[in-house]
Amino acid sequence: MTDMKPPPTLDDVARMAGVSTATVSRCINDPQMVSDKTRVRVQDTIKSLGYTPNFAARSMAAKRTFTIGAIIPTMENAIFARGLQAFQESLHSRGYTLLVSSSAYQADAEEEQIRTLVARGADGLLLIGHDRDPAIYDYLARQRVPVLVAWSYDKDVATPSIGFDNRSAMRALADQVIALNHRHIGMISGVSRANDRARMRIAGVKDAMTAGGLDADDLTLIEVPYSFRHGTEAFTQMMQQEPRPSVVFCGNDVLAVGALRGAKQMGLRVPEDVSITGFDDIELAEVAQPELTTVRVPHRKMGTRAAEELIAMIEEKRTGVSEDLGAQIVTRQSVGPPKAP
Amino acid sequence: MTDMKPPPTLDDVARMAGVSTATVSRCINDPQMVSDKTRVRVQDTIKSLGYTPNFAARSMAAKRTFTIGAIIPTMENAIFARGLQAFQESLHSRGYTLLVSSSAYQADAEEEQIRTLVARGADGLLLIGHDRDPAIYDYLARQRVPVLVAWSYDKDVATPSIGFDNRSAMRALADQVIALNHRHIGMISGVSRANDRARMRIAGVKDAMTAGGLDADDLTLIEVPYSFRHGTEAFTQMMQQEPRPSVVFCGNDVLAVGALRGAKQMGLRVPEDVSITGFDDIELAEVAQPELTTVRVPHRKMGTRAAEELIAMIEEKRTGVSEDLGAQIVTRQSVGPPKAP
DNA sequence: AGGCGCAGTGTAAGCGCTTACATCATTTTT
DNA sequence: AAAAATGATGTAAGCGCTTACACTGCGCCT
Repeated sequence: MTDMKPPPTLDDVARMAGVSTATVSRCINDPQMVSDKTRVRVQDTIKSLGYTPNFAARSMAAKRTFTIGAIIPTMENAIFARGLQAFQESLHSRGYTLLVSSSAYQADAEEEQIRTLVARGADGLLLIGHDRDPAIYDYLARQRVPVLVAWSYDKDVATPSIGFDNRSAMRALADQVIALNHRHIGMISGVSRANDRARMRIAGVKDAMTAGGLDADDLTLIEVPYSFRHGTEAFTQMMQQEPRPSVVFCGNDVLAVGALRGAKQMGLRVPEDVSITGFDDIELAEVAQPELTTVRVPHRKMGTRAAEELIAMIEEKRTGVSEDLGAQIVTRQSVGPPKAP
Repeated sequence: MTDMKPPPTLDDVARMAGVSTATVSRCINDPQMVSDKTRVRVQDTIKSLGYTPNFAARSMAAKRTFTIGAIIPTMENAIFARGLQAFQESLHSRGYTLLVSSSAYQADAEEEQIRTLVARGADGLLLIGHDRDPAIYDYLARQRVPVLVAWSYDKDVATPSIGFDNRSAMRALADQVIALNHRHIGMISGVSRANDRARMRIAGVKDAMTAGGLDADDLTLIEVPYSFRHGTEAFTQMMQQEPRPSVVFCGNDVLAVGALRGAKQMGLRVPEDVSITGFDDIELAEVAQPELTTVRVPHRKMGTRAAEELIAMIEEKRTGVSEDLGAQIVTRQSVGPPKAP
């Protein structure tokens, strides 16, 4: 019962197949360099031995890990799931492995995870949004680890980003809603500190207010963590303020569904009594009652393009180029004109 | 601009601090073995050089990675998020890093990820549910990688598991619902192939039917992937069958919320016209309208206990012991007695 | 005073791979 | 037919770390 035989190594395979370790290594990494006969023989012994290359040894010798790290703010909801799935599929098809961790929207946790990922030899990193301590970007540059930012787009920043313009996306939605004649505007935003996406979305609403002849300073704004519960609480609180907003823009769909629940609890009809919007267009937006008017983010495309660009940065050792993938408004049932006073 | 200086190594630190590499290594891994004076000096040089140990080299030499892998079926919804979060927090506090990947409920993808994780030197693995090719368990045993199963509990299986009894949990819920006098029972289950949790939940409903004097073969059963859309579709389809079920048990909360939407679309009131139940008690269950009666799974406790047990298996080189954490019924608004015919 | 134990440190042998370079057997070229 | 190019394989030097073992000098014992 106690066969303490350690896992087979490259050497074992080489010996058993009667070739050198170099040949075995080539069979694995560069098969067309080896003659058919040898290759088949080696592959057979690999299989019969149940050999799996040792990753640490390999990455140490090759100074490459074919691993890419991604740090997302949360796994608690589906916001990043679809994009990440596409990201990982693309990576996989190009021979890379994805390492994911989540920072729970905490800057220090993210920083620690960045260091861990780098120490583990990640060939590149995907980060969400631009906002973070400049020292981190320095560190990454010093370690020569390519970084790409997603879910944001800002052509004026050194770090390349692939995503969309959160500000103008939110602005487009708000333009459309305000055109319905809403005068009292509320917004439930995610915490904007260290979160450029949240900040830009707020700015987008303000832009639209200004453009619509309203005073942006009149925006009733509450910032809360992204969760159903906080959405409900913030909404309830907001509805007790004067003037009571006739539309509440939410920082994302989760907050919006929370707000929807708050409305139901208060006996407010949506959109007759109050309009509510989301952001992201995750599946939830369609399941909610009423269905959410929201901003559709190019989840999968973002993931796919990010993977391509990051790999290019790694393999061609070049600077990444930013790309704006755009976002579009999805009009559903949660928005209507304000109630006549 | 082109300082091609590679990152500093242990050797660099040793040389600069005027000690041997062994001493530097000790300062990092076993500080109390080194005299205060030396330790301080070394730590200063480490800091001034910005040295980070090379993970591959370290794990190669130490034959330990302090890494634990987890493969979950999906990240698309929050089902595994809370438990995994707790798992990772526990690991982190004990100095381990978590590597997560998701298999999209696909056995072959899972198998590939298991091999990847093992090749990466994971010290241990967390897997969801028991069902998988026995060859995988063999492989894992041969590679001497401890494995722990979560989200299931089965004391009769060799692989240790920490979770709850899906069958009796679902049975308890069904007992309670059927006692309300429901005679026509429907169930929307997740795909049960290679998924013991899904199978056990079906069995639980059947157990309750039998106990309640019904014929378990009369269960109207549809199996679909876990998604809102599939829940809605399956529900719609099921409501067109004869006899039309007066209660629909769903394999999880996501399916149940999908079913809820289906009911709304068909103009059916819940629970007056039809009762619907979920499973998992993720936050969504509380946000849904009406709120879902469901089974509360001990998410965080499972994660925490799994981490403790897996680490014990690794560090004490012992077989893990299974543990049933139990689950409880949460009664909310989506269940009522059947409509009088 | 001589011997012992021990704390603190150094020496050096790997860990399992990749890859530059060397070697050898075939082809192809002139 | 000899020379050169080509293809397949082997040799061996690391990659950056950990750790068994060896060594040193000190305080303590008898």
